[in-house]
Amino acid sequence: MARITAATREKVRKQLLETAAEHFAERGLAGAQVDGIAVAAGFAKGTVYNYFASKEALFAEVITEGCRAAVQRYAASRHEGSVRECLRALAAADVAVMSEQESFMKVVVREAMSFDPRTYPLIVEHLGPYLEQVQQILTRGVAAGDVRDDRPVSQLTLAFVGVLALLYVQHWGSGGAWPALDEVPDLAVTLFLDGAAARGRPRSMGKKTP
Amino acid sequence: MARITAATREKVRKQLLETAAEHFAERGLAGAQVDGIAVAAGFAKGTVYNYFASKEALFAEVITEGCRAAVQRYAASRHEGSVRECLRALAAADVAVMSEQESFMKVVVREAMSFDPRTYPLIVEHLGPYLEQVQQILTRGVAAGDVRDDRPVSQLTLAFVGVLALLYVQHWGSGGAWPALDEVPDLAVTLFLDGAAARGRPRSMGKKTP
Amino acid sequence: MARITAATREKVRKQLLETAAEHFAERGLAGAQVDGIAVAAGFAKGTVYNYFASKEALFAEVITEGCRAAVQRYAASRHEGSVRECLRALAAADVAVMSEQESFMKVVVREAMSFDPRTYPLIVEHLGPYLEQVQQILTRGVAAGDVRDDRPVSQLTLAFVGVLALLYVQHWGSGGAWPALDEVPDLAVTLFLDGAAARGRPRSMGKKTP
Amino acid sequence: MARITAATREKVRKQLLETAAEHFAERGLAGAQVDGIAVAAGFAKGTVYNYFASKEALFAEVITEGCRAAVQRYAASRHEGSVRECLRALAAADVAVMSEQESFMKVVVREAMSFDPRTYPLIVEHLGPYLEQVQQILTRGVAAGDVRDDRPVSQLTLAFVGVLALLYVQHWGSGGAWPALDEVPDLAVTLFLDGAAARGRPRSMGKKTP
DNA sequence: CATGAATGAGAATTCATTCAT
DNA sequence: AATGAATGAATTCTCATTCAT
Repeated sequence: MARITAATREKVRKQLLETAAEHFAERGLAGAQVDGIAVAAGFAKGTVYNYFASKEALFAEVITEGCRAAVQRYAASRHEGSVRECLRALAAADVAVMSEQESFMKVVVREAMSFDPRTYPLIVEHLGPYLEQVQQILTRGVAAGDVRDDRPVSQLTLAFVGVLALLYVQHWGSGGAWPALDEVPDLAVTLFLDGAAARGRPRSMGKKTP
Repeated sequence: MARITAATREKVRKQLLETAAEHFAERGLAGAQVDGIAVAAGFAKGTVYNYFASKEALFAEVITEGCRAAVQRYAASRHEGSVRECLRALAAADVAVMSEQESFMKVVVREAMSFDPRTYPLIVEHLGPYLEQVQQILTRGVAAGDVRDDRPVSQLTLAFVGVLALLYVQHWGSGGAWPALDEVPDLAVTLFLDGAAARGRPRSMGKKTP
Repeated sequence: MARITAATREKVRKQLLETAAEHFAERGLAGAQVDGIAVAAGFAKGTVYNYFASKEALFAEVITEGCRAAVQRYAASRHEGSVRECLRALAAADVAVMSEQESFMKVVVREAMSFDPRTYPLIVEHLGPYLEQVQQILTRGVAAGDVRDDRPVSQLTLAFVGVLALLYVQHWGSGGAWPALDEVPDLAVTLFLDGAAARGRPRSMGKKTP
Repeated sequence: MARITAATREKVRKQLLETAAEHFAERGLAGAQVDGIAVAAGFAKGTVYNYFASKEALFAEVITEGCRAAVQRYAASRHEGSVRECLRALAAADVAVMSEQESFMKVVVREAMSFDPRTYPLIVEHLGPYLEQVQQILTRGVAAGDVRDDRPVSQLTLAFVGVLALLYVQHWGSGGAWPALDEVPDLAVTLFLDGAAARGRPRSMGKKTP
């Protein structure tokens, strides 16, 4: 079975990565099994090792690959309009990536919480470009007076990304019940920008006045 | 012979649980090793099995134990005053628990993201009382007109808990740089209730008007 | 099965080493199997790893252990009398070691011919003390006029050790037929000192004269 | 299609054998890898199987091939003159073979020490003609009174061949330092015929008498 | 013929669990 | 109760061999 085209080889690689992502998302690095991934992908164990040096190398490539597509999407999302519009567009791009590569995102989100020194740097590295875009948007928002200026933009950036991740987690945790993926962009923006306090009221620190 | 007192037994048990929490927090259920936990706790492998039926049972007890203290704290936090005050008090109680049992919380947060059918139910079960308290506070807030009523309270509840977890994750991920633990209660409440939009302005959907 | 005495532990270790030596002697490092060694020694696979870090570590210890006993024997052999007597005594000591730990010696001899950079240095290191003794004897022999002085002593040393190894190899290769182990000391000394030329005759380069 | 000439086929075959010899010499049968051999020879793994039925068959052919050239050389070496001259000529022929096919010889010598029932017979078979020639020479020597007659000729034969092998091993083991290949024929003959005792002296068993 | 992807039997190694001491 | 040696099922990884291209 030699002499396959580069395209075929790439297809097998994708297939393995895809399946690996599902397994890592479900069970983590330590919990997933190479054999299980291989069989689920329709190959024999050995084939995995023809494409990836080790289980850990495969894991690293899942992270890398999962981030690559995401970053591309983000770069393509529109940068114009109000802060609200821009954030919504970015969130929408993010959700679009999610729909296509849910497993990859799950792995990323899951590992982002493990702080494992072997995987955390990978994630930070690949998340960088995304964070930068958010930060640019928010910086413009502060300048325009649309975003509160009593917090460093870097912190607001982390908050927005975090809110997004949070909604995904709740989506997964509820078995998709709430929030649905298409609600996520609006929810993220509202939650982030407006908060939960009642609209049109002063955000009072104390009792309601009569 | 060699009958140890109940107090001694309890001390050993605590020690094992504490160490186990650290290891599970660091590496997850599958990644942690019984031997590693035992040795780090200052005992031999076999001793773990004198106190816990299996690695998974130990894990379950870590979760249970980690939640028990938390729930007690929550119950003790004050229920009076404005929504803002109540949420802040609850968050403060939560942070106090965190300071005392960081590892247990890490395990809970980490596993909450894994949705493993063996551990997820445990977490949901133990988180229940906490969620209920948040929900009561928010329900009162809606009634009082302090909390927006265009979203189900259950969703807002999840959002608040999520924001709190989010801040912890960022605390851990930044190596404690930001946010510091004592900032967390205020941050959580502000982020949740007020959002990031500039204060005193209409939360307009469109362009700024001249 | 804990709390065994140090003596028991040492006994198990010896048993494993002994069996490992047999397997390595028979099949080499690459050809031997940990499982085979363990079972032949009467233990389960895992037990080997309780005593040795890896197959290669086990191999290295076989070499080390095999040389240790040999060196002790050599040190105890007598140093007095003629060169011939001394060499014979040393060879006899060597043969005695052989009888007791044939497998260890086989491994050493076998690996000495493989020049593997991972094992060769081990052998050279452990053979060192032996070579030194031979060299001392031969140096005295040269001084006494009993050993030819037209060759560096270091070369003669290697030659003697080599002749001994050679006889072992032929012993093994012939299935013990020739030479028998108890012939080896005399054979080695005669072959080394006297050579195969007829005694009492000139070592003529040409035809016999009438 | 793609029918290659017999000459090309033979060239590829030689190339594979040569490379295989190097690998087997370095790592033994079990330690060498088909893929490593193929790639080192400039071919793909599969090609090896177009020329040899299996790794073991390849090994057998290396032995066979290594011996074939040697035997041819021996047959061509001169049979006349004194025992000393004849042995020297034979040793010189052997060294000539060594220079040309060092790896093949290494494999033969290395495997000769392993007594593996799968390879040992091969070696004995191919060494046979060589041993026979040595034996003829020594038999003539005994008859002529040049070789000691107190040992069976068969044993002396093994001793001579062994001494030669021994010198090779020391040549390889010293990284070529000593002995150099061109010293080997003389060394082998001297060591074998004359031994290490001082010349012109009685090979006394005891102390020198005044 | 040459290739090298796919295969899967097999070997090394890990580790949760048991249990004699 | 504490221990840690023994165990062997489970897992990772290797590599000889096959065979479609």
